Amino acid sequence: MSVAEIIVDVPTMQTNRPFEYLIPDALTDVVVSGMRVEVPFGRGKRKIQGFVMSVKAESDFQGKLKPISRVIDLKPVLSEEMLKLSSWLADRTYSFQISCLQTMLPSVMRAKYKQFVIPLVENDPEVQSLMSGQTNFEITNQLDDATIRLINKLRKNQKVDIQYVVENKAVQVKRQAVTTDLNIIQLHEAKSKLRSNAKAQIKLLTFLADNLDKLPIEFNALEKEYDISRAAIKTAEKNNLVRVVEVTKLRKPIGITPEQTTNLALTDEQQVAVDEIDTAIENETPQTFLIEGVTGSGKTEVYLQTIEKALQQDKTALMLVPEISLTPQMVNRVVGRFGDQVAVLHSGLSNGERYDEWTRIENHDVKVVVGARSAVFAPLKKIGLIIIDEEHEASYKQDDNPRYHARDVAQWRSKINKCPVVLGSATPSLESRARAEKGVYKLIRMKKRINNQTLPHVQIVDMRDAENSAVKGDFSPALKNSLQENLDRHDQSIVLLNRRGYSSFMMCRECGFVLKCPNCDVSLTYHKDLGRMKCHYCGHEEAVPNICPNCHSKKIGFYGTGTQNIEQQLKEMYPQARILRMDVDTTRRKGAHAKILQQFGQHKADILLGTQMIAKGLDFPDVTLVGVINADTTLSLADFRASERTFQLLTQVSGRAGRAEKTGHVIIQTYNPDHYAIKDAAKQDYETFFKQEMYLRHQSNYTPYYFTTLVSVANKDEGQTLKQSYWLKKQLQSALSKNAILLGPSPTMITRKQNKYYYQIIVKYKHEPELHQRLLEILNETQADAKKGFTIAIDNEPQHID
DNA sequence: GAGTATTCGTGG
DNA sequence: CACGAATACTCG
Repeated sequence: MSVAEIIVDVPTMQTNRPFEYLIPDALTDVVVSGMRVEVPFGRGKRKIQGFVMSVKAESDFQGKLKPISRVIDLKPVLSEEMLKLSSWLADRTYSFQISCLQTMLPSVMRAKYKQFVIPLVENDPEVQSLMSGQTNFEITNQLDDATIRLINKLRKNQKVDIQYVVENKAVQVKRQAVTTDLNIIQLHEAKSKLRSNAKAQIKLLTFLADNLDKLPIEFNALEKEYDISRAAIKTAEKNNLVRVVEVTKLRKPIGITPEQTTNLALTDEQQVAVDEIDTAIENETPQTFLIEGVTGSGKTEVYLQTIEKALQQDKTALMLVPEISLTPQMVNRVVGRFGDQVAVLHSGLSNGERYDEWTRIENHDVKVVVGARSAVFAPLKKIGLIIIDEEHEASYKQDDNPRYHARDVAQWRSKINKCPVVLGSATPSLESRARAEKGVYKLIRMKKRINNQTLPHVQIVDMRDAENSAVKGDFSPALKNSLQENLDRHDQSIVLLNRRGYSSFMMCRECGFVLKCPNCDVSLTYHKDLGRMKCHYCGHEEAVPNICPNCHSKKIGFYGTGTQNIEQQLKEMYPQARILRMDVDTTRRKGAHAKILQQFGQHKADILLGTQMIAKGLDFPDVTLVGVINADTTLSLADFRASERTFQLLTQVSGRAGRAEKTGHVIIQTYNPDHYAIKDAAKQDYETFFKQEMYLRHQSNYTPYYFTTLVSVANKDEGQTLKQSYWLKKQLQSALSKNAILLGPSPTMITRKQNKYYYQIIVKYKHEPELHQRLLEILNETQADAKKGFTIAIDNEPQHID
């Protein structure tokens, strides 16, 4: 009997290794690597899901092996490439291999576990009272202590047993459909034998004869479109004229297929880019390209034409886009070019739809995948090209375990698939641009906008000026006037509020008391839709107080600038203007995001007001004014990427203005008008910004001059957290050379979240061969404490430090 | 993560 | 000492 090495679905340090299981004779040749199976685990009768990593003839394990209970899949759900990737990913992100395997698959493929009580004896009063007439009793985590005690007691006395069920949530929608085994001659023959009053039967057979190529056809379609009833089908089935079969229908989230488009003419710069990438596709070179192209330089067309090249060579292509710019506009451009060869993976899909798209990719029904971060795990075979658009976006890094960066995964897959990776951005991340400088990536610059569009006129407004600081509210006279002019001209405007954190909070004018969350160290935010105060971190909610809880004065009121507040100000200034607000509150519902953008695109509003999310990749030709209320709120953060993020945001948002014939106007309000991030963004001058920022990163020993690893510690007790952090620092210190820099432990920006205290240590280093091993050891050693509410999180190359 | 073996703590 | 509760240990 052969043996399978299996990673079990138990996310702990001690089980983070393969376990060997016997493959029963009945399953020989059925069990192969990449499959999900059900296995017994532990002393009891517990059953769990596992992934087969490999199959081998013999085991060198001394003890007794248990057999695999059953297979969950008939064919592997993960390829050898993916299995290998999971090992690499687990190692790189310091996470459990099982978590990596799970993140590579649609969430419905995650097993669901259930437990049932089954009675072993009859006529026992206690058993009967528990079961209350039912044949099985599900154990849920809402059961009260008394019931759990009773179950344990009955089990000890062998009066009941517990049954474990591993459920597979991934189900395809099955529909009833009709087909026939008769050929066209037989059908006509059968039809002629029918009595003339059997109208429904005649209709059905006629339809079948005319549409043999469309079979099997769904009941629904027959009923709705051809008015053939279920009863008619059943009668025909009884007479052996047709057969009823079940078809699996894949939910297709792409609603209407847009009109087919063809390649656009390329500018010289675009042509150079396409040629370089094409050569790499053809020669199967795993080279990374960085396209640094100003907004409006036509990067998307370069992507589309290189994808085409990959398809021509019978290869597939993967294109990653930030979630936020995965708009219908964007999707339609790709689907318009490649039709139903495209699968789209985004957060708007239901779990079922996502699974079906995954299935289509797995079945090789599609050749091009467009999606956000997790689409980098799409089960494409023979990848010829991987594109990462807006490569600087922080959302490519997952912010909980496994903390992977899609760019790293893409580059790993590019080596296996022998294909190029294309990173594109108007404002590349410092590390990518620096790698291009060093020749690790191939730099392709696109400096000209297509159609020679002019860059928008950018005006920096110094809010410290007497004129501006005197105003009530958040709008400078310059911005106010420009908005008014735009309204008069019936042009559209965008107003951007930097960072959502600046929402309304409550403060007492008498004693300075700020209403805070009882569980987290943050002030509560007013939510207009709820009419209540709410915490962004734990969801705690409470009523709006009329008097100060501290000094009982009535002078407690709202402070700060939230989108709702700005919207109010806009409404007061321009009562006739139609305003659309886009923030976390108005986009919470699925599809709301796209709907707001669509409305704005159709001129159903004059002003679009929002946070970051409106800055990305949108193309509204009639927007001629962009106003940024507070350009520098991201600058004041302690994060080493603060300048980079501010520069990127301002450059991107300025690119929104005047993309068509009309010249755009951008007004940036700031208290730091001389800051290089703001000045360079106003000039859309990436290169100058890059040089300045590199200089500063060099001075302060940050990325890309140093690698960074962030280790954070959390515990319910602040004293304990500090103690653990210092222990941790000592542990790290002993593994590091003199050249490494250790910062902290210091409290995170929000020290307390959900009643846990957070401290962090930053490691900056160039070459520390022992660090990785030591971090793994630390994770191992602290595993025992994890159950006591003491947790360590390791973030390799963090996107932000807060 | 969960079942089981082991130690701990308390009331008799 | 007996018992249930908290803790440690282990899983193939």
